[in-house]
Formats: sequence, C-alpha cells, structure tokens
Amino acid sequence: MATPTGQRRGRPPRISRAEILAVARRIVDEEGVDRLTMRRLAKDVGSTPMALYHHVRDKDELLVLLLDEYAARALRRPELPADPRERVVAAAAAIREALAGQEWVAQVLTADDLMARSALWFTEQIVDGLVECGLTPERAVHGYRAIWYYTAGELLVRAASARRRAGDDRATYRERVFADLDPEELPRLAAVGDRWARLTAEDTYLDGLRALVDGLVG
Amino acid sequence: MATPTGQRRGRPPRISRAEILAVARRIVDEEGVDRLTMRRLAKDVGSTPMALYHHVRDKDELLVLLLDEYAARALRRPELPADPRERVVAAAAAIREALAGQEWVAQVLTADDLMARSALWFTEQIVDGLVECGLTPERAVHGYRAIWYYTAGELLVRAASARRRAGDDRATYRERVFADLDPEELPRLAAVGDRWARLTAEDTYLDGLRALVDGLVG
DNA sequence: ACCTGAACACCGTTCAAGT
DNA sequence: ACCTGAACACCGTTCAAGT
Repeated sequence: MATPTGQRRGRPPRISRAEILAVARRIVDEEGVDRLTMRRLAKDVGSTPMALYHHVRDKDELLVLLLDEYAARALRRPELPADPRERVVAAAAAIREALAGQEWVAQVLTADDLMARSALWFTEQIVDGLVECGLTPERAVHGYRAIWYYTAGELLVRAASARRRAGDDRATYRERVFADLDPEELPRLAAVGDRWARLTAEDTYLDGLRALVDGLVG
Repeated sequence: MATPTGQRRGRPPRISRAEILAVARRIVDEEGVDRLTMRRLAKDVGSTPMALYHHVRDKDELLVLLLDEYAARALRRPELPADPRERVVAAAAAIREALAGQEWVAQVLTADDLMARSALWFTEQIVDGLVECGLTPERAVHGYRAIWYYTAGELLVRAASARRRAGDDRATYRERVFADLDPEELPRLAAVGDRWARLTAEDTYLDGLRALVDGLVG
C-alpha cells in the first residue's frame, strides 16, 4: 500500500514473489519437483520458511504459480493452419509439445487443470476450429474437453512410466506378465506379447489426436 | 518357508499382508488417501510402523497392491455387445465406471498405469474389438493406448476438479476469468462465458469415447 | 521369521515476537 | 509490512536388538 505521497509504509521487502518463483523454478529444473520444499526454497532464497508465507499463501499456490508462469513462457503462439480441423490438431499439439518432457508439470497438473490465461488462446482456437467444422458452441466445448482429457492423460501416463523406468524393477513385472499370458484366455495380448513394451513406448499422440478430432467433427 | 515336515520355522506372524490391505482400504474409504500413513496404518493394525515393512516393501508398493485388489473386486466382467465397435466402447466404459467416483484411485493411478492382471481381460476385449474392426494388431494396441489416455485423463482431471471444489476459492478464480474475457481476443470463449462451468461439469465421457473410437476405426 | 524401540532426517504450517 | 525463532504435529524409513 502506498501513502498519498507515494511512499511505502512499514519495513521494505527483502524478497519478492518473482524471486521466490525464479529460485523455485531452478530447484525444480535441476533436482525435480520432489526436492522443492518450503524449507529448502527458503534456504536457497536466503531467508526463512515463514518469510515465504508472506508472498504465497501456501505450497499449493506456489506450484500453481510456477505452472502458470511456465505456461506463459513456453506457450508461444504458433502460426496455425487455415483449415479448421488442422487448426484444432495443431493447437492441441502445441499445448502438448510445451508441456511434454517437463516431468514436473504432470505432477502439478492434477492440482490445477487448464491453467492460466496464457492457455486460453489455444482453447479459443480449438473451440473456434470445432465450431467452424460445424459443431454447435456447446458441442465444441465438449469436444475441447475431450481433447484436453486425451492430452492430459497422455502427459500424465507417460510421465508416470518415465518415473517408473527411473525406479526400475516394476517394469520387469509387466514384462513378466506379458511374457506368460494364457493364449486361450487372452489371445490378442498373447499374440502381441513381447512387442507390447515397444509398441506402447512409441509416441502416437498425434495419431490418437487426429482420430479423436475426426470422430468429433464427424 | 516350510520345512520338509511342513512345519513353519521361526516366530509365527501376528499380522498378514491381507489384514494390512484390509485396514488400509478402510482408512482410505473413510478418511481419504491422504490420511493413509504407515504410522497411522500400523496403529490401526495394532502393530508398529516397522512391522509393516515385513509385509510390503514400501508405501508405494502398498498403494499399488491396494489399487490391484480394488480393481480385482470392482471390475466385474459385463456382457459385452457382439458388434466389435460397441464392444470396445462398452469395455472402456466398464473400466471407467469401476474407477470413477473412487477419488483415491486417481491419485494412485499416476503411480501405476494399466494395473493388475484383472484389467487385462478388458484390454483384450478392446484390442480384439479394434482388430475385428479392421485394424492391424499394432494399430489396435495404439488404439487401446489412445483410449486409455482419454480414460485416464478424464478420471484424473475430474478427480482434480472435485478436490478443488472441496477446497473452494480457486473455482471462483476461473469464473472470474471467464466472466470478463475480451470478446475481441477470445470471441468463442466470451460467447460461452458463464455457461463454461456448467458445460464442463457435464459428464460427456461416452460422447468423447465414441468419437475417439469412430475416429480410430475410420 | 517376525516384531519392537529408538533414532535419523526430514515435512508444512502456526504463533508470538521482533524491527 | 515484513521477517525471524521456536514450536507443533507430523512424515517414511533404517538400524540394532529382542523373542
């Protein structure tokens, strides 16, 4: 709060929300989101845990702010195709592109959902593209929602398997299950057998997205 | 380990893995997965935290076991339609039906993925249905994968919004954003405006699933 | 073989006080 | 207004010892 003369009152701030977020981002990037604790963050900022609570409400808000800021930076608006169906595909793919690979994003994502004003432009493109394909505005919103479910699911499931690969040992469990399936009971899976791991590791996001969009626009 | 005469050696067990899982399940059902801690669980089992580590490797394994057991119980195999496309839809819907509403499942799901032998029958039905629709086995597996992304995404995103509704206050944030959108910049979203919350709260899982399956089988 | 007690190395957050 | 210190009420897991 400023006084009528423009002076600030009380003790001047030593740390800012922006500084807190920058340091948090560095910890997350270098050591993973699990290592981001309020105590550790305070230490790296050169302050105390409780000082942080003057700038963010709690740890949850910190994570959401982190995601919003990342989205604002990473979601550069691309040139989109003129064809409405291709525009929908390209907008969804751009969101996924920006969020994939950032392992920590998936873990925060479940705490927020379509995040930040910065993502709304993409939402607009998708809804608009679907309307131009002939859907009513209501069905276009539902279509956007389906696309978001698919995209978020891909991000979350893939992040989970990446984490599991890091922790080993359960990957071999799945391989064991698929290696000795009963071909009587589960013939298709038994036939795929050892190719399962390779097949599900392939990046088929775009194929699935196109199928979904094709199905949505009829 | 049994001796050649069938006797067990060493101190007889006081608690079993089955008992641990049953108590864990009760805690999760009654108070939520966040309240399930090794210490709390030990207390309810009438033992000590470290005794648990003789029956499960760590907390992660406990959660996966819990999910596997729940899936085995909840995934009753339904009568499936003869038409292959409808069979794919029905099998996916059955998985989703069993897992939806169980709020804790979503939080564990990101730590596992297609869970347990008990789910493989459904996977088989989906892959088989897609093959009968004319897809190659490889494309059928990719198709299954897309359906799983969509289904897991729906479960996780909806569970996240349910949690947020419980915690309030940020729901109003989204409403505020949507209430004063710039109609110049985001005309479609501005037009939907206050109907956004209602529209995205609707259960349109089946519509999206059908669209995806339609798109997959061409 | 199975269980216990004590300890290690942490958490997020509140409260009361200081400048 | 902003920050600090001490404390509260917890965590998961390891280690050494007991029966």
